[in-house]
Amino acid sequence: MRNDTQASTKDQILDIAESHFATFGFAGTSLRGIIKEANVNVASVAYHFGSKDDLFAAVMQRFAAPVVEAQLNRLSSEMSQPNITLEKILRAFYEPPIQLVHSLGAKGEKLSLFLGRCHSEPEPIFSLVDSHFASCRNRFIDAFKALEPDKTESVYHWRFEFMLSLIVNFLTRHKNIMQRYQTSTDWNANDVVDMLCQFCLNGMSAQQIKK
Amino acid sequence: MRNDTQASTKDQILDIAESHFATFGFAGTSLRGIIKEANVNVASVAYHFGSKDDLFAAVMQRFAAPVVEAQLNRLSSEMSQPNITLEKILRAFYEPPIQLVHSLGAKGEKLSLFLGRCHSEPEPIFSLVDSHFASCRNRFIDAFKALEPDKTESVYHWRFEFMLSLIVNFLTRHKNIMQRYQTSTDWNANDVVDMLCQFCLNGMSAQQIKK
DNA sequence: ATAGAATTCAATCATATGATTAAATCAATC
DNA sequence: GATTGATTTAATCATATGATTGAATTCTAT
Repeated sequence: MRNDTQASTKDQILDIAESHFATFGFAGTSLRGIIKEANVNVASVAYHFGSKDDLFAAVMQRFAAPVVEAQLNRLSSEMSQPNITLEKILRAFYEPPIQLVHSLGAKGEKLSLFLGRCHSEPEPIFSLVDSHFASCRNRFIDAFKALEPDKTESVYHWRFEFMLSLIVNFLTRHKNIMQRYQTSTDWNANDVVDMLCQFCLNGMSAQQIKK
Repeated sequence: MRNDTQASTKDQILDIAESHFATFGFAGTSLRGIIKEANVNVASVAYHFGSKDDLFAAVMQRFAAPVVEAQLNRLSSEMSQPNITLEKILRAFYEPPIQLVHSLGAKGEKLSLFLGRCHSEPEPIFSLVDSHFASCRNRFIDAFKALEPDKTESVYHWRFEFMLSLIVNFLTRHKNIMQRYQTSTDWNANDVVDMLCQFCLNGMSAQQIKK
């Protein structure tokens, strides 16, 4: 341990790596860039994590995993209630990541970018990301199916994709977007969740009408 | 000119470059990889385009520009009609890229990936991409405003972002998604436009209710 | 205090990368 | 068929990259 106010080498690397992956993408991030900003030695990365791929996986595991877990817990508790609705499913999906990101302040903005951008990484990173979110996808698709069983399979899948794309877009771009129509980039977590839920809920009701 | 059946060096580079940028992203694409698959010399890239950045810009210009132009033409002709509706604006946005991509077959799938992925490129590519789509964004935001003038500025901006995120998600991921619920990855352009329009139209009506 | 484990360090490897140069080849024109 | 301009080629530069090594240092338990 270096000293009390400084994070451990491992955490320091994770923090900066997350920031760089979020800002530059996986391919655009170099270990050199990370270790320079983190003030650690290149070999520390290999020692603590292994390869660059392993480092990315560690960053994923550190933050994405808890988010998915929170979403699934919320979904489970909602589904065990008798009066389940589409809106409750949507809130179970949107609230955990939005509230976590918002609660972390400046650090959360980096996490936000990372969470958003990891969904559009090229292979082989995409498969890694997908493996982290596959259980989440499957469970939410099952929830859509359980709530309204008489639709074609494709409807459930596209519901999930549309729901996902809205939050990915928000996480990746909200800062840019808000700068276009107001000076501040502050936002309220509840308002954002409401906005996403309302849009998605009504969008899904369109599918109910059509087929 | 090499021979009659083979594309010119310049077009050959553009084709393969588009494919590689689509598959690996900008940072993940190497000029070596492109020129190897295109069977041309490295210096040809510099000769015809300049730098790697310039090559990306040329690929953007070649396909993104016509799509934006088609969207804006559609929007203009719709806006000049007396009975303009939200749905007509949405169709003006969705139909040109979807129909173009679909009409090109296997080549269109590459274009689809490229069009989708370029929207989530890190800087400095993002700024280049944004400059190509800025006019499109502004004009569609203006259309939303003209149709329903009494909303807060943020509503129009988020409408555009949600509209955009749905098609970006479709372009980037439709192949993966469809493989999950059916064996074929064929799709019908009209059905997709309908799906996107219906979801988006109803989603936007939610904003009308709230504010 | 010290032995042993854990961690950090400087140095180096092999390769990949974007870019550039000057010579060679091709195509059109006279 | 020689001239001229456009295009392609092989070779090379300077640098960046992910990874690894073995020695030095720090930490921990005794």
